[in-house]
Amino acid sequence: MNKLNSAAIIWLRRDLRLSDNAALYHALRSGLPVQIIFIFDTDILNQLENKNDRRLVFIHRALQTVNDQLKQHGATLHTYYGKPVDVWKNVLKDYNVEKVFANHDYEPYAQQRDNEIKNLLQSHSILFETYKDQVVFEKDEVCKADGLPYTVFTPYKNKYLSQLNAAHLKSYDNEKYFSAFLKQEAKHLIALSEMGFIEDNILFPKNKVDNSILKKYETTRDFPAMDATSRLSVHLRFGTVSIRQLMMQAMENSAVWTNELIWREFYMMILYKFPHVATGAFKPRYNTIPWRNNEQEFEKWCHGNTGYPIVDAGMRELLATGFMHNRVRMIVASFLVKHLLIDWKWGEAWFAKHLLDFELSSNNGGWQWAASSGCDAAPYFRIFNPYEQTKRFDSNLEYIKKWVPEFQELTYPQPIVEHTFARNRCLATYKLALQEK
DNA sequence: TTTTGAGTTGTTCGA
DNA sequence: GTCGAACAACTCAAA
Repeated sequence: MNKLNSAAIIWLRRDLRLSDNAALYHALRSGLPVQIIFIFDTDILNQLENKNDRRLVFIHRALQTVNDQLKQHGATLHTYYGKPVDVWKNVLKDYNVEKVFANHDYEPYAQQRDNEIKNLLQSHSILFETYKDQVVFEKDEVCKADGLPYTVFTPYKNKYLSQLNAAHLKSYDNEKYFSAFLKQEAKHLIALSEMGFIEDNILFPKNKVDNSILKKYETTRDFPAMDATSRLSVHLRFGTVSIRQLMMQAMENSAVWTNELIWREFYMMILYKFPHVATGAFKPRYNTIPWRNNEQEFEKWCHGNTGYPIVDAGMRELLATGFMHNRVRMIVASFLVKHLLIDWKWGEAWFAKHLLDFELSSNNGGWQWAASSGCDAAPYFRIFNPYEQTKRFDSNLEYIKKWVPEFQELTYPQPIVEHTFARNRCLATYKLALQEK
């Protein structure tokens, strides 16, 4: 071990890349030899029910890529397995740590974890420095004139764009400083099997989107059978792409896609400023809706057996691939909440478990939007008609045929509930519940 | 303080 | 087939 040399440690979490990485840039310029570490966090892994976890496979592949790049510079990635606070005690034994660098991580669990590590490092007189990297503007950087947070998207977006300039999107030119990596023999990257998981042969989307897709994005993005969306959500989730570079590309090619990137930061800000959204409605009045919460119906929704082909197609796509087209996410969410009157939190949890690109803030924001309980949400009487949506966005049934090939056969189930009946039941239920206060 | 304009993604009904 | 209104008022943001 290089016990004698003091080192700067950079701890990767949701920023699994070497290029244009803020914390890495500052570490490399610190004058200390830089060692990159990653922790397979058992607090998270132990909660995973499925031994074939797509997100873990994605992370593992991203780390392999990082490690391969490091090897070209005579360096190596050091992976650990355990509870972060225990792991860090080992890191301090393995290296003569002088400073620790990481990028800001905003979710409630991450905040708590980082505070714990910060205290541990502080007790050893080690500085823990963190940087903005995951977003263009953080939770406190886009506010109303009175300093309070926005709760409506459009004025937030206007303010966001009005204060955005080239400096915010400048890349960190890390490559110039790669000679600062601590030279070390290649270390063994912990295999998935060593942690009790399986490496499945999954094909992930690439971490780039063509300008040609963005140019047509506004007119084609809503058609789930088309290859017309960026497919970058999983890369944004794990930081295998730089938000600064994406925002630059977005602004040059599509105002609508730019908005999507801003929605991401809007919902991150909302989760941070209004943490109660994680456990209940943004608008507390909506906590009084008497959900039917029929478990058999929920089960049918989960596995794509509702008898509504567009809903079933989406749910099956999710189970088969860990992804669902955005338009279809809205349709299945509206259906669960409004047609079946099942608590949006059940749907949120199902998505959280299965979406490769799962992001607490966006997932929660999307579900609350569908349930009409969120900030700036759809009005409650706005109820998607699955047949109408199919006519508009999958008129030749291409998407449906792909995921529900048997939909025109006798084996395909009857609709779980009749549309007009469900619509009226929803309107009446919401109306009554919201009147009561 | 009051006023004004506006608010991601829809559906249905009746003229 | 097309179009506007109703759905139901409400809250936010800014002048």
